[in-house]
Amino acid sequence: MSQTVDRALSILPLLAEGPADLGQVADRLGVHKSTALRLLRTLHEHGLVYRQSDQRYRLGARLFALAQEAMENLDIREIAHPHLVRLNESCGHTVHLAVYEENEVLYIDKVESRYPVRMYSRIGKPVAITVAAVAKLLLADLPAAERRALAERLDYPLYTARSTPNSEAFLKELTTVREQGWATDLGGHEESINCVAAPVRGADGRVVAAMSVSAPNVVVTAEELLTLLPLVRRTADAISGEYSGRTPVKGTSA
Amino acid sequence: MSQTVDRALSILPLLAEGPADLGQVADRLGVHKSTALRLLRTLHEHGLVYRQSDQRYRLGARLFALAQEAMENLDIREIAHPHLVRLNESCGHTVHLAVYEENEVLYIDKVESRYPVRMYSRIGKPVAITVAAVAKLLLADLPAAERRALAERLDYPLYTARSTPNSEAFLKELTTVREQGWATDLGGHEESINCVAAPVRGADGRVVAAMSVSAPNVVVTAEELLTLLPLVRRTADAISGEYSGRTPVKGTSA
DNA sequence: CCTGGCGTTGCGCTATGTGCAACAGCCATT
DNA sequence: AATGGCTGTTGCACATAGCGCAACGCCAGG
Repeated sequence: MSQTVDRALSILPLLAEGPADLGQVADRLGVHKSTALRLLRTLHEHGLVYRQSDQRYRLGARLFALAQEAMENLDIREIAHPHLVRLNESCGHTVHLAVYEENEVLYIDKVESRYPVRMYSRIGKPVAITVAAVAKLLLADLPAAERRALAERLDYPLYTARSTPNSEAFLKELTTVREQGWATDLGGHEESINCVAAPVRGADGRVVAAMSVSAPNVVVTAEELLTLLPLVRRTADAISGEYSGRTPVKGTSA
Repeated sequence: MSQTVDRALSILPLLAEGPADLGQVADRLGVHKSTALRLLRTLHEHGLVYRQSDQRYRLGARLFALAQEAMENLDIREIAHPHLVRLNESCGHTVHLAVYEENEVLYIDKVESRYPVRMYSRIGKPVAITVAAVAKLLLADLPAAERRALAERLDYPLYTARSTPNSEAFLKELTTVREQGWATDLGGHEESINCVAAPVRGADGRVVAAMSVSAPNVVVTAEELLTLLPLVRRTADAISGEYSGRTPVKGTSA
């Protein structure tokens, strides 16, 4: 829509692949060097791009700060966090919270066993969307048409023998998940890791997030992990309740 | 330099504070709604901005992906990682790698004790620049003028009684650190946490990164931690050597 | 000393982004 | 139901703001 901005923003993914000098950027954008220079300068002023000692450009630190801030301010995350911690305390395993956005599923919170410090692993890195339990829940709630379209569009990497092999299997799994209201990933991503997940719903009943408990089967078997399902669902429901606005959700005063 | 891009990018920090609707964005940018709309649309197309169900705009998932990718591609990080892991294996404590960039210090890698999985904690969140051992090393290497200017500009929050209280103390500490070639943080950030850090240098001798080992003093006393200093320095030197280009650093073929 | 490759600057042209004003949906009020 | 106010959205005419060009400065290699 806006040519200049469009060009400028196209530089970011380009630099994400690795550092590049002015000429390379100009070439790949298909614009004159002087134009690329002005765009890069503007990006630089905003800290999104950094000029390293060899004069080449890299993505800048501000990008991390922005991503971090954005993450902190997600309302679901804020509401869910204490619940995740509590769940972690009572079962000891790793707890994840994830959302769906624009064809991608990403973790927005994680509480690791034994470590009270919250830490963000793999944030932004596309989650294994075809196998992760949380992804199944999030996608299962999409309108049928969109779900179909997305399923067709996806790749189905075979992480393990139990990975979802193709779109038919995936759509079928999504239907099951949709009906039962919870999901699992039993060794579909990493051979030895199992997960159980439950959805967090907004006031309108739509799934806004999904949470899961993961554990390696050297610690607990898949059957034992499934024992936790009621607890996971109760936690998810508690978050849903709070998110829907029953409880006094802080002062939203300006 | 480029007005349009400048305006568009100004939207990002604005949204980082929290979701906003079109009117708010337009107001805070000081432009017409239609202009703001076009900018937001362009940002949206690039996935940097997301439109949530209530029509308000938020920062988008692509931002996280970019930050993540950028992180992965840092050459120092790539080179250093195996060294960090080895150090972690031999001492068992948390190991950090950090860089300085444009008035900020940020962690770019971390290996946590007992967990082989690498995870990025606090990435992008400004490190406690006035007390962290790695920050001292990175700032100590700046040209004197820049160091002075930066020190004056900083805030000196008193995290603990041992935090650096003001710019004079900080500059003095930096001088010491500069001379001795290593740094510590003994409870300056969190009462019970100590760190020892050593610099990673490029071919020209300038400090390009800094690494540290941290441990709570319930596990090891500060004195015991200092015992590790030679090991930390040796590791940092090994990384420096590799980074300066002595060893065959993979194929950089396109 | 010259040549080639880089980043940088100034400039004139017109494509590009701008603000306006009118439109369209959506809710709450009456 | 109809009204008014609030959003977000569209089309258009104007001139500003961004564009490519060409010339310059700089450094490294021959």
